[in-house]
Formats: sequence, structure tokens, C-alpha cells
Amino acid sequence: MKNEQVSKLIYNFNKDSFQADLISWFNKEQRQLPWREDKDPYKIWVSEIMLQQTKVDTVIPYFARFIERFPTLNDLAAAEEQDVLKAWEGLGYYSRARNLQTAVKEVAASYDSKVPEDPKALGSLKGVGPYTKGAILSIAYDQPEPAVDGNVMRVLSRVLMIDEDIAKQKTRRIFEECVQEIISPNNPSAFNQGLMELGALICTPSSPSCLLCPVRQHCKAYAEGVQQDLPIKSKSKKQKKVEYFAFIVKDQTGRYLIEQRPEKGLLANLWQFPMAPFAETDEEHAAGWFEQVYGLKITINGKVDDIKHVFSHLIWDVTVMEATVEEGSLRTSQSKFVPSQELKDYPFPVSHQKMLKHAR
DNA sequence: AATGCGGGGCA
DNA sequence: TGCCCAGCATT
Repeated sequence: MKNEQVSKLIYNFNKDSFQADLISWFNKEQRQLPWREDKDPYKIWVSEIMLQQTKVDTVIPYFARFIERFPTLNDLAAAEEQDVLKAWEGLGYYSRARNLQTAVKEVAASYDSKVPEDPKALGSLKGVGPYTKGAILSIAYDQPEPAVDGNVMRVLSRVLMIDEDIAKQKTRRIFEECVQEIISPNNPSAFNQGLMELGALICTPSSPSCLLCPVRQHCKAYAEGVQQDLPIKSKSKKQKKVEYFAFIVKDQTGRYLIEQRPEKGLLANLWQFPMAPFAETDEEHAAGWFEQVYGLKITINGKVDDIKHVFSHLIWDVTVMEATVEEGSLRTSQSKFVPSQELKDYPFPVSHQKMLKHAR
């Protein structure tokens, strides 16, 4: 979509009235949220990272614990990565946590521990993309920058009746151009947050509450009765299924074997119980596979669980087995035996938290 | 431009 | 079950 087409979209759109209606609604109806208690750019930043692809209700307890544990940017910069991951445990998309700490260290080292107000500097930080950059600049620093997330695309696709596919990367730029045209120069913070709050509370994906909407009279889709048909979004692919055995292995002193995952890829740097893909072995040869990989002879006592875990792009089906060590010494460097009471100090993905009940 | 990356809640 | 969620990095 070209620039002139965006101009055409907002031609004869009453933006002054739209801004006033949206902002007064937001000032009145906004939820009280922990990250709205002050304008500390560090806290705004943490909240925006946590909120990526994650619901507000999920984030609230994590945000509270995280800020209690790392109250300032310098506290986070100085922390051990394992402690940061532990604070993120269960929230998902763990590269967010590692990127955030990388970026915070950069701010401490290069920007005197002050979150940059310069868009280019801010946007170059690890994990800070177009949305997060705009959110921090507008909410913490009152700059009239667009902050286009899924809510904003849904709301504006209806208000301006835009039928571009919001699943496509480049579509975001169209909405950014629209926001630049209609954003309130006086209160960009309330304007951007108002669009998102409207998307979360009123202009919902299914059955939007148009009769309660403060900007209904500005909404082209409502006028045409097509609000249910927007936004347009192409379908995502189905997840692939992968099957594993997992081993809850206890040694003679009652400690359990865990290992750290690789530093890149799925669940990077998190800890887990050893796993064997079905592609590499079967139930009959599992003990042999284990000895070959870990250097330990084990006795498998039996299957104790079957865990199905759904990711955004794949599905794990994990057959959990209990085993005891007979002899041998550990071959891999990233694995170790840990007393059961210390398991809680390691960050586990949720799939393996479900197995913890078999280890104590 | 397409894919990898988590986990929870809801119709 | 499928969809959606205050997206970003990598290829």
C-alpha cells in the first residue's frame, strides 16, 4: 500500500475528535496495572518485553516478582543469567529474558544506565523491535511515535477499514503510517495505550462490544456492519509432533540427573531431565541408548507418566520413565546429579516442571 | 518473506 | 482443536 493510499484512508477522518474520545475513555476506564504506577523507563521496558505475545493477567505476578528481585536497571545488569531465567521460568519465549539482560548491560555500559531517548539508539538494543521502541518512547518519554501491536492492528483495521493481511510482516508499516497521521501530539502515551486498551477490553478479536465503544462513531467497519470480518489474517501452519522418552534417574545417594539445554534454540540454557527422541531409540533399547550417551548403566523401573506439551510450532509427547544408576561415570559436561531439594533452584521449562513430582 | 520461539486461556 | 496474545531475531 502506497503513501497516498494511507492519506486516502484517513481523508475526512476527524482525528481531533477521535483523539479526544479515545483519550478521555482511556483516562476513565484504564486498568490499574503494576507498570502504570510510575513512569520509570526501566519498568516500562520490562513490562513491554514481558507483554510480548503474553496476556496482561499472566504477566502481572511475573512483573511484580521480577521488579522485586531486580528493582533497578543496574540490578538486572549485574545479575547471574541463571537467576534471570529462574525469574522468567514458566513465562515462555526465554530469549526475551536473555536479550533483555544483554540490552540492559549495554545501557549500563554505554548510556550511563539511562534508557536511551534516541529512537535509533533504543531500537538497536537487543530485543527492542519497532513495537517495543515505540511503546517506550511514547509511554516513558512522551514522544509521538507509533507502537503497533496486534491490538492496534485489529482496532485500526476496523476503524479505518483496512483489509491487508495482518499476518504479513510488512503490513505493520501501513499501520505505523496511519498512527503517525492520527496520533495525539499532546498525549501520545494515552493515545497509544488507549488503542491497546481498547483492543484488549472492547474491540476484541471475537464479538467486539461495539455498543460500549467510545470511538464507535469513527468506525468505518461498524458503519458498514463488517467489524466481525476484520482484521484479515492468514492461517498459520500446524505444529509438528515429536516423541521423546524422558528419564528420571536417581543415583545411590538419592540425587537426580539433570542437564542444561544448548545455549541456542528451543528453551535455550534451561534445565531438563535427560531425553531420548523416539527417532533414536525405542523402549527396549532405551537403557543402551542412555549408557552410550551418558556413560551410565541404568535400570529402568518403568513408565510413570505420559506428558503432552504444546508449543507454538511443535508438540512434544514425552514418555517418562524412572531409573536408577547401577555403575559408570557421567560422560557429558552439561549434566549433573543434584539433591532433590536443590532442583527448585534451576529454571525448568513447564514440560519438565510436570516431571518434577516424580523426583523427590 | 518465512520460520523459530512458550505457555495459557477461551469459544 | 484452533486462535490469540502489548513481537523479535534469524535465515
